[in-house]
Amino acid sequence: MVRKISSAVIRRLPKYYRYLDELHQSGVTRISSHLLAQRMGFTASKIRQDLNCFGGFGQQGYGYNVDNLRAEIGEILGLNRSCKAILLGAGNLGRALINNFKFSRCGFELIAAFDLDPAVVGTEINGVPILNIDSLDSFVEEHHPEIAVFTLPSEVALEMAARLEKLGVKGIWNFARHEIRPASTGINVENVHFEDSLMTLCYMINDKKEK
Amino acid sequence: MVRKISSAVIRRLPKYYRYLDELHQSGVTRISSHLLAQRMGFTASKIRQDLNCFGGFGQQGYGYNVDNLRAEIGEILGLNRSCKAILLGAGNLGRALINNFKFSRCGFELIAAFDLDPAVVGTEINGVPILNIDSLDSFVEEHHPEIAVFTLPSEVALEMAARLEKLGVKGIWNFARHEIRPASTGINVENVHFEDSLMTLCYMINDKKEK
DNA sequence: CTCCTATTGTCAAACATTTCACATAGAGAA
DNA sequence: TTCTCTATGTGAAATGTTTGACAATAGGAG
Repeated sequence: MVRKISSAVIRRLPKYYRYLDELHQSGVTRISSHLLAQRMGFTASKIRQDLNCFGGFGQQGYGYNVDNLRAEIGEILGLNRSCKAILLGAGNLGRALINNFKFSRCGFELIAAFDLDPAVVGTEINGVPILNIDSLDSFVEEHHPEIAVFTLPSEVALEMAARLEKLGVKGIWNFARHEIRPASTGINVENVHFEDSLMTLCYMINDKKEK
Repeated sequence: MVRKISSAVIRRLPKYYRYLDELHQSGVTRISSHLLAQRMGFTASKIRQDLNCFGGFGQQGYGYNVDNLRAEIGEILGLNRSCKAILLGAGNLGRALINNFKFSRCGFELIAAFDLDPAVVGTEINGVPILNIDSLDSFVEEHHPEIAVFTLPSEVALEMAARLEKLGVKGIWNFARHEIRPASTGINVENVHFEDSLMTLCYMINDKKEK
């Protein structure tokens, strides 16, 4: 019987990983739920509850072994599998990701980007070849990337998602303005909404002002 | 008696705004909670419950007036106040935001960016002047921007947040790897975590694969 | 080896969010 | 105007998440 892990817990795993990694970097080898809670701004109880979804990683009277816990969470997230990723839309944001974002830290390897601007097609950015969007289908059929990063214009995002789903792509990391909702359960979508995020901040500062 | 609005509701407001804007663009003037729910992938009940936190915007037997509801939500979010924003760190991501992101849509106006690279300081990107980080304090004291966008190296994010808080900045839109937790209740932070988001997607595709 | 202390794993209570169900108000047709 | 039907607003139930409390277990001191 595999108990379903709640999405609230899943969304916290990367944070745990990040903080544990940081502790690891600074040479800390053990940590109690209480201390970790203090650092992360959670309650100790929540942390213990979360970690227990996956098994008893801790030891009573001792706490958690930082390296071990970090490795376990990395394993749960699947960060060590180095899945292939492609990127669609080598505009400003796309190029920023190609140049700076550490895909490998998140379990991916960026193998190619696609665009239709002749000025960039055929070039390479940070070791990643920029290919013509026309060659997308054949490329995907040959290399079977697991996910696609959408840094393309909103208007084409939906049809592109459908196209990639047919080609067997498993996930979309979507930066386009309009969110993509998976048509079937076959594809996973993670939307990153800059506007939503900034609007929320707008609400927060205006809300405070009124008081 | 002002009832506290739950943060789950607040986080959905930008989505409502986005969908209503879209409906508005396509000339739709009225919408029922049921139809909107279908579009957004929510339940009709949730939508009615959410909107009712702020007052009865709908009419029985008719539904909601698209323009009116959009305006009301915009008002609640504070999108029409055009608060001033500055950006710290004109690297790849910073420049991508300066060039492409529609701050005005989210209720802000980007008035300046700061960096320490002499190659960009003194130039202008998309009409936004890039200033030397040394002039930050005096600039903030003179122009009183409401928020700062953090597209700077993680290492300096925390100290910079403290510095800006002292200067009276009300909010931080943080893209740095390490999240910023507000030291006091005086400043609001909205963290955008690319890595967390992609790791979550990593989990999702690996999770599906096992079945 | 024994005791004391720290800290987990876990159950239950508190709290938050979502869904359901339906009375009721208004729109629109005749 | 009157009737019917649609769709809201809302209280209550169901579900999901977080917190609190504590028994039990292992570490480490003496």
